[in-house]
Amino acid sequence: MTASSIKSSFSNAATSGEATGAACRTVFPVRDYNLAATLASGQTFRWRPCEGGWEGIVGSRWVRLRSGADSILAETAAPGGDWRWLAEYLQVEQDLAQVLATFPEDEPMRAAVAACRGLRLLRQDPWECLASFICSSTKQIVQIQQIVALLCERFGEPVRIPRGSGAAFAFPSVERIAAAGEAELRACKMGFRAPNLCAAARKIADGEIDLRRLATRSAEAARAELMLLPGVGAKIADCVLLFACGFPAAFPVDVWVRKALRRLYFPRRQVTPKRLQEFTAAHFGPYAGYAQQYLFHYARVHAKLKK
DNA sequence: AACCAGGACACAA
DNA sequence: TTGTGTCATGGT
Repeated sequence: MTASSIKSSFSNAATSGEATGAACRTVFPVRDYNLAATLASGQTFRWRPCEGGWEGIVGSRWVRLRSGADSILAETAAPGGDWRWLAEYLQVEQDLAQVLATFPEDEPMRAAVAACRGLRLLRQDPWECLASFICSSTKQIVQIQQIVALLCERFGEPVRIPRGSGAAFAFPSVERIAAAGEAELRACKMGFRAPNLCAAARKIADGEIDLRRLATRSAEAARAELMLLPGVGAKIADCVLLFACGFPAAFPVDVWVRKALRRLYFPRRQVTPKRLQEFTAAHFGPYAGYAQQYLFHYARVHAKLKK
């Protein structure tokens, strides 16, 4: 499907949602899209399950998503006919089969893909992604979700919600976080990560780094620039490149992916970090980041890999 | 009750 | 280059 057909087919689809109170809804035709796995796979932290679907905030909009047969049903609280922002966020135009075809043909990769059909990568807002992952270090996903929720409740602007829903807030702006004190941030249970988030927000607010420009640069340059921010090392920089800046070859290696790589590709062999880095850079191809997400999921759901 | 979590960093060897 | 301690907090 082309970008222009997306625009036209989704821009006229708005109807009223009497039953749910949602003001606006549409349908995205998609194939091989595992919504639950995608929204709960640790790349984003603001979605929570509701009856038969998921509720979350994208930018400054409340959204409810539901899986249909070869489709995703979407509802928002605010009227408006243009759905490109959500099509972009969900990456509904991404042909997953084309991505999977670039993966190496080895047994570990086959097993990881088979374990989670339809797992996708989203295209997130760079600041929300960066800030969330600054808070993520040595935290479990449920804790990251709680930290991000507290940040939004305390510093985010309220967003329009459908009747019957609880209050919802946008992710706080760079300026609002930059203005917050370290103590206020610590109160969101982020511990030693608070000064990093605070200082990173100030650098961005001061214009030292332009997050929106990262996508226009080379992956190497964007990565180096991200790593100038306090609390941002190779792993978190790669997360932002992959989840927000559109660099599908970025390959964040966290404890789970490291376990999976060692266990699946280097059984009973000592592998130095450098060697592992060289392997991932050479082995997984132009969509290595997608491969990484499958390995991450695979490692987390298969107890044999947990060790 | 220990152990660990989508790490980064300074520092030693 | 690779290893180690430290940082806060809470889940399992």
